[in-house]
Amino acid sequence: MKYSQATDYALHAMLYLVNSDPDKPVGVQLLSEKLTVSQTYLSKLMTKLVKAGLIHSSSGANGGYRIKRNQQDISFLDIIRAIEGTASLFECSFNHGNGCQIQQVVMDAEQQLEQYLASKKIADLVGMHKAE
Amino acid sequence: MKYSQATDYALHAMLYLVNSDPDKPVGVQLLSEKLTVSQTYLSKLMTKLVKAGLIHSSSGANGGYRIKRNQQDISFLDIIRAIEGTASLFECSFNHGNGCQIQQVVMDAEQQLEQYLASKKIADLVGMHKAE
DNA sequence: CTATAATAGACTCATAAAGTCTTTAATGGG
DNA sequence: CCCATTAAAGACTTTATGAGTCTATTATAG
Repeated sequence: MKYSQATDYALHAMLYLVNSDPDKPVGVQLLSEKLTVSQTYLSKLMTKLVKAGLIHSSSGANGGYRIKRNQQDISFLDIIRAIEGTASLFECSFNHGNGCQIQQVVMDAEQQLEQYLASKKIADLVGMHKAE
Repeated sequence: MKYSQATDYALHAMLYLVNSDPDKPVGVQLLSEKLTVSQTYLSKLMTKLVKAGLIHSSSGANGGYRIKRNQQDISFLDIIRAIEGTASLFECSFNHGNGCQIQQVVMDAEQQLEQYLASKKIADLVGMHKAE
């Protein structure tokens, strides 16, 4: 059970954007160099972040990605969900619809996990991937 | 990000064993009927639980699986780890060895999750999969 | 001995993640 | 208005892993 590689890229990309000048959009070309990943692949991940409403994109010359204004509201959970989706950690194959106690326990655990990840904001991390 | 189907089977199998007469081993044949899964597949999962030290197995006639004596010590985490392994939830592709703050956050979250799952004992669930 | 039951290993199949290639759409600057 | 730049979209390939089967081997109670 593991978060995908894509989530790793997305978290680092977001951190880079947070530490960048909010008025200068960062293109996928620069980002892909920083993260050592191909442009085409990374751009697909960035599009997911845009659709999740975490960042803003602009096409054309001098275009790129900018973080949304409410930086302090962007949590780890937001980013992880944007990439991983919202499927739950555990689905009991039996007791369909009925309350499976096993499922209940694991879902409670998941809720704790998500609560923690929601409390951690990407903007709280400093000094990493600082844009020069 | 999801726990495997195998973990689902294993949790239910363990619950069944907990609710069974500790002196009567339960064979994989009966278990596979209860869980509607093939014998050969389930037996591989059971072997993992044996190797993890959670249950005891005996071959031959009247053989099968029995829960270990320390029922109250068997947690959800024990079972999940026996099947899923102990690989961590997140591995930063960058900052190898050094302290990646992103990884730190996610690993802290994981530790919370595991602490919760370790506090939940399979023997605390009653009434499900009760052996008749 | 023999029927029963767990263990082991090689194998297949399906699905999802990871990544590439190409085309299309949007947009700022000259 | 044109063009260089940049994001978005979609089809495609590759690879890894989960899920599951089949067959053979080992252990053991009666």
